[in-house]
Amino acid sequence: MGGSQAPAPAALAAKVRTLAPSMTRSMQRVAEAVAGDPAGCAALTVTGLAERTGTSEATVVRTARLLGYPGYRDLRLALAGLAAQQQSGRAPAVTADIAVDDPLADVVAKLAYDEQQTLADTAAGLDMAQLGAAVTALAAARRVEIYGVAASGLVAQDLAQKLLRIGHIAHAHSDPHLAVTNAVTLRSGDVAIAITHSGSTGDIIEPLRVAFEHGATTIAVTGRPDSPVTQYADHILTTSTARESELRPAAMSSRTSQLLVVDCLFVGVAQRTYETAAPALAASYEALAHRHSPRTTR
Amino acid sequence: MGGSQAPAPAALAAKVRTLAPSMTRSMQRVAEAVAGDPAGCAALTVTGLAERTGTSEATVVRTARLLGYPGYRDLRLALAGLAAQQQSGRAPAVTADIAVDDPLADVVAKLAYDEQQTLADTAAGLDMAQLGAAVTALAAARRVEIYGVAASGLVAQDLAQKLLRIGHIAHAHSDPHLAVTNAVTLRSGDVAIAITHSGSTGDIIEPLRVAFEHGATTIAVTGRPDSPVTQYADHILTTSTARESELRPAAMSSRTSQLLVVDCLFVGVAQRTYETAAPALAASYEALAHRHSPRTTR
DNA sequence: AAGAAGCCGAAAATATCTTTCAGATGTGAG
DNA sequence: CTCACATCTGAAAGATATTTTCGGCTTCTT
Repeated sequence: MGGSQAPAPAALAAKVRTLAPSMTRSMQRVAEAVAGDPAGCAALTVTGLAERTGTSEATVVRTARLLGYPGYRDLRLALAGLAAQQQSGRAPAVTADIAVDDPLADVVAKLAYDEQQTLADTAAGLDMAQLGAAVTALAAARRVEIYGVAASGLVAQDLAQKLLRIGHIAHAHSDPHLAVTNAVTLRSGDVAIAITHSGSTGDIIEPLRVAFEHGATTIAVTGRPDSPVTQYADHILTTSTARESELRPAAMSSRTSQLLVVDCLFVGVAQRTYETAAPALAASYEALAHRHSPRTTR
Repeated sequence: MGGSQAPAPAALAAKVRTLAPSMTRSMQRVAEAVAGDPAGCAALTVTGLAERTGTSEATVVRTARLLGYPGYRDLRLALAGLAAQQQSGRAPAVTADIAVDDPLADVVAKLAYDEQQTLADTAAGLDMAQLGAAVTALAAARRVEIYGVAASGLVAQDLAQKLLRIGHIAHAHSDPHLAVTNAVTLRSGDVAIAITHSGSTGDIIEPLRVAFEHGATTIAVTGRPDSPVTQYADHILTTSTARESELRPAAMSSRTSQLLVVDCLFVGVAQRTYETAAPALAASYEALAHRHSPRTTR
């Protein structure tokens, strides 16, 4: 990459080395500074770089020309590009656990990276056949009941909210007793969904069992496809399990994973029932509009 | 990594999306051009870019300012950097919208990709200074009240659950009346957090305003850093805004973005209060163990 | 040591960027 | 429907940055 005609972006360091012998003393100083600290030099004006290298503006421009750029302005742009590349190049090693003394920037980077990983894993591990069957059942369901506690309870609510918005009858339950009470009323044509990462949360297994035994179609969203909850599930959707650490409870990645699954269910159902879902979505959007005051700042 | 103070190199596309709504028509044209073709725009002078977008130099400079740069010159440097990164990175860009007739496998892939993108954008756009300040306030808070409705309400609950687990006093409110009632009881040393994507949800602004006026430290988690809610916020945490489509409501990506922010807050607080947080986490884990039956299948 | 060649930087000339200001455009009240 | 207000917009003036010019200076050769 990078010849003498086209001012190469990355090949700059090499070019400096090649051309250094043919440079005069002051030009070498400039070239050296530029090669040594692209980022720093990119922040300087001609005058700034001239001062920094103890030379003059003219010399800086001459150096830029020698390096193959039309002028200093273009050299500076190339320098900025080079700096950005170097910057991004040394980022990938964030696989380490979050430590107590990590600066916030690292925490953000690691969390974001981990959750991205979780998403990729979940998408890769999802069984399309199971997902398709679950969507079919949901699309045709008379009524949908969703069970989940703690973090999974929020995912359950999220799904319920979404299904409600496209005109389906859906409820989330996090009270174990009420959940069982509710499950008793289900029958064939209804759908029950259990969301539990461990798959062995008694409070969630119980209502799903009851729903299953009353003839409802049952779906389990769990990270453990071999766990007790799956005994009573017609369809099993597997969420991914990322390693956890003290400062990064499993709840985080399991939640991300569960939400993706739930989103997939939602979009799938919305597609299958598009005729009714689209207007319902539009209507609910419209209905909420007046709750938002017009922008004031600006 | 960059926030609103230090104009990040990579976060630019995300920033354009975040700020676009608060821009005037002609500024949007400039922002669009810049986000769409960084490499091409980096090669242009102010006048060139003005011509290309059919606007004036003044507008170009104004846009650069709004994006967080001191002037066009610096925006141009950032553009060059971005172009270089894209060059080496080779973004695959599966940005197609979800269609009604997409097979499920595509739905899963697109959703996962979009959410990954949202995470990256959010992380890149987070202002570390604001985040740090928010964490400091939270770590020292006597009590934390979190306001959010609908999808944001779930995020609010998620944060409350997490803070509770590490021994902080935290509550989430989604009932507007109760939220205001609650906000009245806050005073200096307490923290109030408002979570709203639009930043203009009256039901959420109100309690934050009350909390603010009663001397509590207030934090806004919003996708619109120029929205009304920020008037009453001591610290503003910006979530990213992904384009939405009919089958992919904005709620999805804003939720992902909000959750990442909330996770960062949580981990940050856990770090700062490690002495008490660690045992509390362990204890809550222990307390729930008996709720899980031993694995049966397999 | 004298002369020639070419390097170097101050300052002028040019290009680029920024600011100002007045006209254009849209918006809400009456 | 019209007016008054606020905001947006671009032309041109003003400020910076870059490029060029040009003469002094060093260095090498003979």
